[in-house]
Amino acid sequence: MDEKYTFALRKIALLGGIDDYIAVSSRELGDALEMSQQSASKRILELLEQGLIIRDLGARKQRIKLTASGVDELKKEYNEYRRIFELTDHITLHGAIKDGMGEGQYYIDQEGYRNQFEAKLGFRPYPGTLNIQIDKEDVGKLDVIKSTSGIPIEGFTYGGRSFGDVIAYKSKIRNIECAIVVPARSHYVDIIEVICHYHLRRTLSLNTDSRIDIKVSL
Amino acid sequence: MDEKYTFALRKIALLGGIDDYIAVSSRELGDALEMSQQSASKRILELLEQGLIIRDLGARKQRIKLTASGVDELKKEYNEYRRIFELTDHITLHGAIKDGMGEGQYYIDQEGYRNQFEAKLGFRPYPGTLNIQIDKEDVGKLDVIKSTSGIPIEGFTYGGRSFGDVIAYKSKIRNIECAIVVPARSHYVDIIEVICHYHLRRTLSLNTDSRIDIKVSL
DNA sequence: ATTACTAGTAGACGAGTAA
DNA sequence: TTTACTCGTCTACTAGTAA
Repeated sequence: MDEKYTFALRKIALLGGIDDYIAVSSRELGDALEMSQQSASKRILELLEQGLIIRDLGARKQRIKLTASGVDELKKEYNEYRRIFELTDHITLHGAIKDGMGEGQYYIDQEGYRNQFEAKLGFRPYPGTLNIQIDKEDVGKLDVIKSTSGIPIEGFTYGGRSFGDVIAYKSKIRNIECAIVVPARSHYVDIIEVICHYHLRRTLSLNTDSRIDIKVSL
Repeated sequence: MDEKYTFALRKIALLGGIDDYIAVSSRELGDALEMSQQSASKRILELLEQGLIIRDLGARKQRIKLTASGVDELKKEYNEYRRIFELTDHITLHGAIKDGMGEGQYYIDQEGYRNQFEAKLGFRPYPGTLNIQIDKEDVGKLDVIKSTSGIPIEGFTYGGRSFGDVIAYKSKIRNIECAIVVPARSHYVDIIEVICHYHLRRTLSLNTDSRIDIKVSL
């Protein structure tokens, strides 16, 4: 991905083209990019060709908008900046305790996972997970965490059922060692599952909807 | 500032050249920038000429490091990304209550400020301020807040003393209307002063070092 | 007003090479 | 090995202009 394309995408995003179509003439975009109308027009065609933006070429003025892959390119660059400016050796996520539906417990209880947790994390997890709903403004941090390596936990098959690869990230809640566990191939979620040697809910006297901070090591 | 320079600065920062000198040959930088050794060498000379990096040209390998103005250029771009991805209509700052030294109260008590607070914020502040020490990982958000307009409060002279311009930003702590107040020409600080119609410490039963979140409107 | 073609040009790049 | 010069090429830009 050439830098000039992300530069253009960023300026379009700043003009509001990330949530919605915006009406921007090639001249206006040229002003934003400090280049001529002709070059801006060419840039738009290039972005279109690469599927980074989509366009609605109306009668008077074109309307453009970033595509999902255009937004992804920007996020990549954004995460580089986070790595530069935010990351020391951990990221703090803010959120609230939520009730799980027991599926976390079902997975964690599998010996195929438990043995690896013990070997790679240094503690045998209490059966069941603590579910934290991450604040909307912090969900982006999950991308940054996922862009780091983490501790890979291999999937396995047991009783005709297959359990996929997951990734664990060592974490701390009020100085208690724990880890967050996410599926290796996961979609967007705002609830994370925390495993710990202790029963965190009891140990820390947490209730549903209690506010909580978790420090994820990188 | 041409995009190609911030691109190079960013890659140097990712290699660690933001805190310390790093040993990077022009070939290595060329790899990072996806360009030839020759072009990378030229890019380094250009960055040096613009005062964006400094170099220690050793016998075997050069060592380079971003200058303060190089870091500023990166921060500008970082703040653009924050505006794109983080900002809805508010920023949440996380921090802890600290004891002030009474100087906040002295300023806020000035009628020259109080009248403007009442007119522009819609409440008459309780005498004295609540001091919040912002978490280290959130101090960068203050730059973003300062890059927005805020509510200007004009300075004045009273009793032979001059009181400078300050900027107020409407905020909320647990749904109570308040505002943070910063000097218009301020240096780096990690403690913010909060004014409110109520005595926040009493109303919310806060103690020194209590953890607190404040939502600043943009 | 728009968007976007063609043509001409400045400058960015890499190969070769010196120190 | 380094860094960084010169020089030829090629590409990314703008001006002019059409639709």
